[in-house]
Amino acid sequence: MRELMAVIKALADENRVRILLSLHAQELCVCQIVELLRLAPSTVSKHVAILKQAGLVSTRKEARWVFCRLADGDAPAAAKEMTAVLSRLLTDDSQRRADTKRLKQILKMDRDELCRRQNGC
Amino acid sequence: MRELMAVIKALADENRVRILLSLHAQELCVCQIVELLRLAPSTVSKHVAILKQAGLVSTRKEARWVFCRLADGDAPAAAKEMTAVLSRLLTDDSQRRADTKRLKQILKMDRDELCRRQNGC
DNA sequence: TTGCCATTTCGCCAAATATCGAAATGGTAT
DNA sequence: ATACCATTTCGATATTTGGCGAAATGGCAA
Repeated sequence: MRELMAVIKALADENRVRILLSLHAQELCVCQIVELLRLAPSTVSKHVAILKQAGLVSTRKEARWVFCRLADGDAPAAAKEMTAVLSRLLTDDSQRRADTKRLKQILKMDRDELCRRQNGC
Repeated sequence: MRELMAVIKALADENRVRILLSLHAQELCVCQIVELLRLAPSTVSKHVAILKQAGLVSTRKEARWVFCRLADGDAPAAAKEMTAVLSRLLTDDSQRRADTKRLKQILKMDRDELCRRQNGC
């Protein structure tokens, strides 16, 4: 129960659901998620931490960046199950489609440029 | 998305999840749920309203009582899907078992007596 | 070592939420 | 009609949560 509640609470925020969905196609670094959601880096960092805590997402460091991806095999059953259900229920969601489209643009941008802009302002 | 978020938020509270699970075997009147969760009637009423709003639960009036049951056929897809997943993931949950057991006792009690006690104190 | 810089942590604020008790509601039964 | 009484609504309060900016962190690269 405790475990499942952590998963549900992690998903009880639209921005975190958007993060989860955007990770279906490929992994993303934090600065790319910042760009997608247009939130402060510290805010996104917290959201990712909550998703990680719930076992929905895992991360790896590469150079200066932290990359996020959907949790794999050893994720708790609740996390895997809910990830699958969410993706299924939101297959044709307009917000999801918009995010997917915007993500294509973001992935074309230079990550250095992206980070500089986020830090610079 | 809006619809799904309503469902997830409705489930992002352990007491509401317990209500949902307890309705799998049979319908319950509000005073029986009050007894199960040991919360104030007004609090339970609000929880039920939230579950109803999300399409997870529906209610009917009979005499002085309001009976709650799981939403049926015309419930939104997200609600049906999540109800099924929750039940599956929590099949062997200890809290759920404890609630099921206690519920057996509560169902044996006289509803008039139950309500009198809840109102009387 | 030293500096750089993406990310995280911290401290704060505003908004949302869970809970309660008191008062309102509305259907039953007298 | 009237009174009763389970439930709901309302108002208040305490806790949690989402958000930001500033400062800390920690890994690369010079």
